[in-house]
Amino acid sequence: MGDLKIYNSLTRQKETFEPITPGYVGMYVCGPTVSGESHLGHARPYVTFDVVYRYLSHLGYKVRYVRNITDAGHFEEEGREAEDKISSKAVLEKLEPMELVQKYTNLFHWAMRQFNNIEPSIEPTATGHIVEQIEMIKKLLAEGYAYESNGSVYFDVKKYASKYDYGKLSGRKIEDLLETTRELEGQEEKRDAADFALWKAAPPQHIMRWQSPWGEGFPGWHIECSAMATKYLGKQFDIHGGGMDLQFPHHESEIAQSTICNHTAPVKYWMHNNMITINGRKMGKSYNNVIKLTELFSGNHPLLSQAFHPMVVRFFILQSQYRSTLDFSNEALQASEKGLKRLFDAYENMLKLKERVGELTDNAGDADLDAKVRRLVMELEGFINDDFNTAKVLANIFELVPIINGIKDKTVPFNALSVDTFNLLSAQLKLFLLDICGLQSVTEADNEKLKEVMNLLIEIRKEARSRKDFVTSDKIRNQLQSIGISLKDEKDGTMSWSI
RNA sequence: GGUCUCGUGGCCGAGUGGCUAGGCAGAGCUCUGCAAAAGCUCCUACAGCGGUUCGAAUCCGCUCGAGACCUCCA
Repeated sequence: MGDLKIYNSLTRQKETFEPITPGYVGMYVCGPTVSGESHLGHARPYVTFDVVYRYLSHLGYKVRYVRNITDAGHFEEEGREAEDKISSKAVLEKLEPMELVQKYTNLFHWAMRQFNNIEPSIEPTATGHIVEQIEMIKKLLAEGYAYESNGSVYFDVKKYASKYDYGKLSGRKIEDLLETTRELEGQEEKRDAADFALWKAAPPQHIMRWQSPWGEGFPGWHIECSAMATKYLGKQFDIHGGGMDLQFPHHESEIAQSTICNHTAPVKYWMHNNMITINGRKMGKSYNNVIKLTELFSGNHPLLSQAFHPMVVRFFILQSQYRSTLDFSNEALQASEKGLKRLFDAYENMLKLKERVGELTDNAGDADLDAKVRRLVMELEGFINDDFNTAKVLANIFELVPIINGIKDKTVPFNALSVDTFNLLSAQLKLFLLDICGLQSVTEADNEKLKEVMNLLIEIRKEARSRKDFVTSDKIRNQLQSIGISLKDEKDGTMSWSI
């Protein structure tokens, strides 16, 4: 068994994964901001790190997977006007931020289930950790790396940079950062433009606010992740994941805060997934080109030619390497839809063959084919170990498809494979397809009554065909097709169907 | 403007020095009452120009093009 190699954004190279505490892995992934609906772009990190979680668990590590819910900040919802926040209205008329947060958290969880993502071990909320964040800010003040200004607290980047490498993660030079001037609100409160907020004093109309030693306010943009990661994973933990767009300033700032508070760099392996693009451009709020997950699953969006099943989207994501951009298009999703179906048809064929495994012996009837199957299967582990290259894993499995289908169609004799090889094949396909990649068949043909009705129709059709009554047999098949059920005549005279 | 990344066949997308990635689409064939599916075969690309090398999609340089980050952003 080879070693797992992970591309570490911090060192810009692939490194052999060695957990800080043998047998255990701490992993933190930046979760959603629940002020709105998740879109296709958000799906990528959650699917990517779900596979990371699944694989590390498979390797036998006890993984604590922490993914936060950002539910603190400046919250508004479209359609509910800003005036709602003003206190002259009755309580039930006003925008209640927690109501919003609850709504979008529920929707997020629903989407994660659609993707077959395993839920994290801990899913901490920012609002539930205000105390921890305040404590951390106090510590930063005590260490002399933060300062208060008009009820807000800022991190002193210049001071930090004089001793530590601010910009190491994102490849930035501190001089450039200090030169870059930005026209932002509250800039004059900062000693330096590069400083970032740890605590912000809340203006009167701000709806989310907490009492702090510096007055009423709310936490800054980066502190929640540092506080919660430290609390649940310790001062040093193994993996921190998130989108590439978070590398700077979010993750860079996390490193700075944690380093000062905990007197050690927080993360051993930084992992960043690349963006999903649309027409070559990043999908994002500011570009106005997002496709929400609810729209994607329903097909209800002007850019969509049809609805796409969540499993198709998962498969689409896993067909690329997570560090490459992935370009959305209807054609690309349709290709994934067909590919996924072909893959799972073959997988189900393999399961049927498994029932006949008793026919096999220790001898392979076709040594070359047997060797090819073994090679394709044995290579899978190396691919997943190479920085989670699910694209290569799936490509190899696709090469196994014609072999499995050939056996099923009897153009290849079953006993071409030895019993060992077949068992290896079936075990590894289940492991990689279902357990590690987390894929499932799209067909939901598990309704018992429907099955019985279909069996009845198949019986009638078989009778009609035996009488050469093709009018009746075609009618059954064509009408089923029109309601979305495909009936196929197999080579051995049986019929199969799929939705 | 600064920093960085990328440019692969009709589309998506692996791949970092030598061997057909893979998927989808397309063409032909086989099977079949027909259809669908499946199997077999074909389509063999690496932005351009130089350079390094026995050999480059892969390394170096330049040119062109696209994008990301520098601001909330997966």
